[in-house]
Amino acid sequence: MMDVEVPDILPSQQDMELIDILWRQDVDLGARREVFDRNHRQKVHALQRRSEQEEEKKQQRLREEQKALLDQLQLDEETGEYIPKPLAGSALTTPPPPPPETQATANPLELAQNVNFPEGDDSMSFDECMQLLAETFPLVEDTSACLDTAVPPVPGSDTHSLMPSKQPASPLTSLSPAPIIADRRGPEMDQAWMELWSLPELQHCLNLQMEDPLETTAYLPTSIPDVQERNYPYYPLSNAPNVGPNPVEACPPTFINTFEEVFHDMVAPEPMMGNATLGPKGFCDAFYPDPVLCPPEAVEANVKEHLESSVLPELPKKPPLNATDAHSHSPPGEALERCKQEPPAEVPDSDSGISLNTSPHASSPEKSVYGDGSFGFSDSDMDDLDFNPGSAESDYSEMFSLDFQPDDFQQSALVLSQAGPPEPQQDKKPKLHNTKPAEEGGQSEGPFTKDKQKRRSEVRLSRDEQRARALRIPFTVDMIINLPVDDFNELMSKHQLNEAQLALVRDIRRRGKNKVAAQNCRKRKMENIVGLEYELDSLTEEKELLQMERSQNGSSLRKMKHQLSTLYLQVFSMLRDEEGKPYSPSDYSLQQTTDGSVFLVPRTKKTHAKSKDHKPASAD
DNA sequence: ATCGAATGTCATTCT
DNA sequence: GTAGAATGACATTCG
Repeated sequence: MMDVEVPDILPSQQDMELIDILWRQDVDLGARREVFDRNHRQKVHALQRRSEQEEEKKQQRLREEQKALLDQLQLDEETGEYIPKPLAGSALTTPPPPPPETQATANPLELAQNVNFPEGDDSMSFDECMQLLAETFPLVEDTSACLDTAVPPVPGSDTHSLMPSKQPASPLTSLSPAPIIADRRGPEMDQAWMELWSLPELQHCLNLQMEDPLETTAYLPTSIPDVQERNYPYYPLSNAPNVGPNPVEACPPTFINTFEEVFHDMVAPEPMMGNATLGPKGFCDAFYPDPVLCPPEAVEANVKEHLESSVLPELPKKPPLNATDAHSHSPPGEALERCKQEPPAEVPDSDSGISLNTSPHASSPEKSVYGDGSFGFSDSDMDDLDFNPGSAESDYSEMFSLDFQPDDFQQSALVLSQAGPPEPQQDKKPKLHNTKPAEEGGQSEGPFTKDKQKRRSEVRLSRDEQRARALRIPFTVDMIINLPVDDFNELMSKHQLNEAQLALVRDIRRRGKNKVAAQNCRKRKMENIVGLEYELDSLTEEKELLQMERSQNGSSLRKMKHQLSTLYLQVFSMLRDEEGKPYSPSDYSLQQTTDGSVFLVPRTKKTHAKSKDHKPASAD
C-alpha cells in the first residue's frame, strides 16, 4: 500500500531546494504549505514517484476492491437480511455493523488520523483547519460531538493531539480514496459524482441495498460525508459534523493527487462500486446523520427511485394507494421517519401481517392497504386460494357473487381491521400474487422461519379470514368467534347477510369456538395426564411406605411372638401340679380370659377343660 | 421417506 | 330445540 513512512536519511540541501521549488509550484496551485513540514515534502516526492510507478497496480487493485465490495454483501438466510461478509485481511474490512452510524461517521476521522504525520508539526495547520471548519459550518460544534465517537473532545490548541501520529499508516487510507478525493472540489469532480450517481450499476446496487438499509450503513464509504458536503450543493452543509478534521488540509497533496488520479480512473471507465453500496437509508444516514437535517426530498427521491426501479415492475397492477404513495404524499418528516424505520423493500409485499390479530384497527396506510392484503399467507394458503378449486374459500367464492357490498360497510370500518376495507374485485388477485415474489426471493421468509409455530397458527386463522374476505363479511373473525351469542345475533341482524355469508359466519364461529374448545380439551387432557401422573407417583410412594411399614410390623410381630413364646414357656415351666410335677406343654396350654385371669387348659380336652378345670394356674 | 408432535377440523355426545 | 362445551378421530403441517 501507500508507504508514507518518513525516510530516515534526510535529504541534502540541494534536494531541499529542489523540493522547495516544486512545493512553491504546488502552493501556487492552491495547496496550503503550512500543512506540511519538510518530511512531508519528502514524502510527497517519494509518493509521487511511487504513485506513477504503481499506477497500473492500483487500477487493477481498485477494480478488485470494487468487486470485493460487491461481494461483501451476504444474504443471511436466517434473517433475510444482507449482512457484511467478514473479509479477513482486506483493508476495506470495516468494523462490525452494530453501530453503523457511529462507524460511518467515525471513519472519515480515522482516515484523516491514520495518515502518518510527525507529531507537532501539523498542530498549527490542524488548528487552522478546525478554525476554518468553525467559520465555514455553523454546526461545527457538532464536529466535536462527532469526534467524540472516536476521540475525547479536545478543545482549542489541544486539537493537535487528535492526530494519532503514533498510528501506522492505515491501509484504509489507500483503499478508501474517496474521502480524500472528494476534498478536491471542482466542477470536474462534481460532474464525476453526478455521473457516478447516475450510473445504472450504482442504482442497481442501491436497489440491492434497500433490502436492508440498516445493515448498509456499515458499508458506508467513509467518503460519503465529504462527497455530499463538497460536491452536492443540493445537500446542506449541516452534515459537516461528520467530516471531522478536514482531510484536505490534513492530508499531503500527493495523497490527494494520487487518489484523484485513481478516482478519475475509477469513475470514468466503470462505476465505483464501493460507494454504490448505499441504500436509501444508508444514503440518508450517511448524508444526513441528523434526521432533522435530512432533506426529505432526498429520501423521497431515493425511495421513489428504488421502488420504481425494483419493486414496482413486480407489481403489474398497483393498488390505488400503496406504500410508495403513502410515503410520497406524506409530509416530508414522516417520509424521513419511514425511511429510517422500515425497510422500504418490505413495504409492498410485507408478510408481516402476522400480527393481524393483535391490532384490530388500521392505524397507518401501510397497514390498511398491505397488512390486510397479505394476511400472512403461506404458500399453501396461496395454493388454496389460487390453485385449489376445492378449497373452502373457492367454494364460497364460486357459489356466490363476491360483489357484495354491505350498505353500512363504511360504518363497520372499525371492525374491519382484519378483513380490511372492501377492495375492488380486481385488486384481490394481483395483490395475492404480489406476495409471492418477496417470499420466493427469500427476503421475507427468512425471519419467519424462527417463528413457525406462531406463523402457522396465524396462517390457520387467516384461512377463515380469507373466506370472510372473499364473501365480504364485514366483521372480524375475532368478533365472529368471541362475541356473546346475543351480541352476535344482534350483529347478524344488523347486517343483511346472504345465505352463504351466514353459513360462513356460523362455520367460522363454530370452528373458532371448537378450536378453542379443542385447545381447552387438550389442555385439560394434558392437565389430567399430569394430575394422574402425579397421583400415580404419590400412590406409588404411599404404597412403598405401606410396604415398608408392613415389613416393619412383621418383624416386630415376629419379635413379639418370640418373646411371647419365651415368656410362655417360662411361665409354663413354673407351673406344678398337686404332686409337684411340671405340666407338660403338650398336654396343657395357658389361656387368658378377658378379665386377665390365666387358666391352664388341657390340650386334648379343651372343651371339657374349660368346664372342668376352672382353677387358676398357680404360677409361682 | 418416515415419524412424532402440534394443531385444526369434523362428528358426535353431553350439558 | 338450540347453542355451546367436551371429546374422540382424522387431517395437516412441520421439524
